[in-house]
Amino acid sequence: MSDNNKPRYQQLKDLIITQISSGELAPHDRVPSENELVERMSVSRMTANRALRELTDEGYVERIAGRGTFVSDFRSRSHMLEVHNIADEIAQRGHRHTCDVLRNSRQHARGEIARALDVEQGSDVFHLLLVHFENGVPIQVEDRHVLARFAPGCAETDFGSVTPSAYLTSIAPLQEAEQIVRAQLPNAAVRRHLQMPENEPCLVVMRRTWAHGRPVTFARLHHPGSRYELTGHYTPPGTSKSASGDVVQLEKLQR
Amino acid sequence: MSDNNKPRYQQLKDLIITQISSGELAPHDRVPSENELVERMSVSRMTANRALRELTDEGYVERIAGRGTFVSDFRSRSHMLEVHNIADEIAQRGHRHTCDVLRNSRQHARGEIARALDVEQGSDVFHLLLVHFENGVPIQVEDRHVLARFAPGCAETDFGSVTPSAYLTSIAPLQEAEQIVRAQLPNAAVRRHLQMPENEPCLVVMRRTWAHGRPVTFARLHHPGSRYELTGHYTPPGTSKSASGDVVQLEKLQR
DNA sequence: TGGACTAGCCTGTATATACAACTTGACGGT
DNA sequence: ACCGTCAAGTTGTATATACAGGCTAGTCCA
Repeated sequence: MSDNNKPRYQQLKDLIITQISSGELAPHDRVPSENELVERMSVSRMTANRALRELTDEGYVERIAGRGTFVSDFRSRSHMLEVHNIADEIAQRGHRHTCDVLRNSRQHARGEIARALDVEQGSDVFHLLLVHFENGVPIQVEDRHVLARFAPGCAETDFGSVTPSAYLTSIAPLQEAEQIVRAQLPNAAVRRHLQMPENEPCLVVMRRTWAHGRPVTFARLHHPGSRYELTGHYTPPGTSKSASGDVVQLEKLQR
Repeated sequence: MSDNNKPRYQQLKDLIITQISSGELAPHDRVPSENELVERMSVSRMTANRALRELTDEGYVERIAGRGTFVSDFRSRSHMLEVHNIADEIAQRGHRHTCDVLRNSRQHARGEIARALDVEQGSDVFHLLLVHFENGVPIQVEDRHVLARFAPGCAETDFGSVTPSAYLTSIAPLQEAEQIVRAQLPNAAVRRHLQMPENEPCLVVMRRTWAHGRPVTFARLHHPGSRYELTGHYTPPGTSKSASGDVVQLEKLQR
């Protein structure tokens, strides 16, 4: 992993990323300053500077001249790949978010779920089934499975007030995401939950999210096609000193 | 734009980006080497190195030790935001791509089209209507409008052999993209073109693409929900020396 | 007590220098 | 004619040094 023939700035980056991923360095924690790295790691200040600067570009840390370098908050990093916490999104539109918890139980992973999470059949997972409302109108059915060993206290969490996204980003740094978007007619149960008329299609998002180097959660999100759309925006990096900020942003908007 | 109080490495970057965007530097052209920048721009080599290195990270140029620095090919840059040229995608799956050109005409932009392209009502645009096939099966209806003044030779282009994506990336560096994804039932014409059964939904992608700092093309892409899905993948930057490469990637896969 | 100032740390940038590894082309010997 | 070697140019990395500017805490003075 941390080979000795890799460049020294890369070794520094790997070291710090490892400490962040393992939780040794938590969000808002102070990262060693350039001069501290110079002394403790026996590198020049420019090398330490490059390592920390690239970690800044990549979103791992934030730097404030005169104060120091601090670990980024997961929540501000992962909204890029978490497709915004739906509660935050709704709040951002000035609307009211509510949520019905239809199910929160411990189960054994079977078939598609076990394959998606890359575990053996029968492994312990939590199964969540939620319906999200915007101003009382159903807008998303969230059918989510989470690896049990990475989700302590999942059964005790009240997902009526804390969305699974917020819960997950609070317990682990989300590293990678993969999603598939489909247009599908819903089955009867989903259609009932979303109060959809017959023959209206759903926008279905299936998303796997990685943490600690392995998939930890798999979600199927159903949205009524007439009330929801997915928007994506891409701006190239480096324009106007990365003032535009976000690399990629996926958000759902009400039509 | 290129303020004098900006850092010198940023001034270098802006200068080169401007030359690339204006076409003064075309893909595969050689960019001044670090030592040439040192002489001509009166900076130190480390400053020139930082400018070129960051341009590399941002995808504008590619560097080869021993040879030099070269402008990236738009096509390899824009596939991130162009959602892969559909012909390339199909070819990548080892399948055969064909295309029917239903329409290629010059028109006056009206209503939604004029608003999307940010031009006055009645401005000149090209209107393309194509159906893409994979192994003879219809897989996408492409309904595209392009600003006429940015698309010389559009009317003479044979879009049966060159997809609009390939054509557009060849005439301008695509800088920005915005897309909206919906699940919708198709109208009769689209359903006929895609040979879809009744009540099957479409996955609809509406995409605006920017070049030269303004929207230049607006496309509505209809796909049969039972045959197509959109997959997105996100990997954090900087892991394993950016070996994974792509920042964000959206591609369509056949189910 | 309160406010101004300063010393010390921090990041941000810029320069000069050095060495390693790679590519290309030219030169020269067999 | 062919092959090996070498020189020049290029990127990639690492170091030492320097100055500017932001932030904080403590000190000193009124």
